[in-house]
Amino acid sequence: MRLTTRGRYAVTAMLDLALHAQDKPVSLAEISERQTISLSYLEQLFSRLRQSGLVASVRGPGGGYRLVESSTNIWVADIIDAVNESVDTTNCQGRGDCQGGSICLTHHLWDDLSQQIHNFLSSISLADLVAKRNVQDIAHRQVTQLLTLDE
Amino acid sequence: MRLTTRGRYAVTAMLDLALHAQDKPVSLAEISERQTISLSYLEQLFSRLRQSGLVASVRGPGGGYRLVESSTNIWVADIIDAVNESVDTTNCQGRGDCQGGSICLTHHLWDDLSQQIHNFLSSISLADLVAKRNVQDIAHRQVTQLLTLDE
DNA sequence: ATATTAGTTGACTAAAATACTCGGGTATTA
DNA sequence: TAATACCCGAGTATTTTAGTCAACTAATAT
Repeated sequence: MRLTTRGRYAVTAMLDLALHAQDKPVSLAEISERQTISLSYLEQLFSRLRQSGLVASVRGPGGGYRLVESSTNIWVADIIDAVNESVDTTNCQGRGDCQGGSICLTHHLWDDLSQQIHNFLSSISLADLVAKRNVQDIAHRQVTQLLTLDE
Repeated sequence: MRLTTRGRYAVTAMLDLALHAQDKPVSLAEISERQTISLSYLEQLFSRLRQSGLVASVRGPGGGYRLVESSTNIWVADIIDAVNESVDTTNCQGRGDCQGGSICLTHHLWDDLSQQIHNFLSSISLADLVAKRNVQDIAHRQVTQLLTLDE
């Protein structure tokens, strides 16, 4: 398993999108500024998110990205899958050929663990995260910080 | 979080030790053969396991390693900790300074996930794994395979 | 005593993955 | 037609992993 910056950034950016989704699309430049993630890196991530059908893009001035579905239907696990991070903890990608074609001594343990992690991340939607008080607080802080810097 | 070959090998090797622990210590050469893990790499792993107090060594001919405690008191999470793999999925090692000194938008999510994983791995002892039917089957296969090769 | 076994340690290295950057595109709108 | 913003592929520095190697020490059997 790897759960690294890539997956974390992807979820963070998608949550930012869900939080600031009004009538018009949200540009990567905005997300980059609010979440302090480099624009180039975001472009890379959103390329994958778009190919997975989680977001749609609008080009040209005033353009940006929007969620394809309601945030109640987007699960954290989907986002992590989309950016090619695996939640699988086996050494054999679940194939069961971890020890010279056969199964290794601890295969089932890692298989069970992978299942646990997947279940957990599949039980949380973007809407769930948006509804959390601490998330709202942090989002508020991020916006006011930027306003202060503008002055 | 990273759960890689290092942690998996460590748990596998410890399970092998628990399975073959009779009156005399188990040498790394035996574990290396049964689990197809390089001897040098095992030495590195057991150095950490010993420093963490999970195993004790017996030097000289007939020597090897033995578990310090009963396998009912050794948890998978302990083993992974011992070889310096972290089950923490936050970007900030739980410190909460993930976005320029403050907390990032998804910190609590990763914190919750880390807790889930830790709880799971802390609920499984080596003895639990030894008792599993599939583990016994695999261990049996590994031994008979080696006997066949000897002929 | 001495040879052998087996753990102990630290340095070193190849390969892979990550976390990016950069540069030039294309579509859309004002 | 200029500006905005997405699109995409190539490249790269850094880090981590996975593993090797060599020299050493302790214990035991002969």
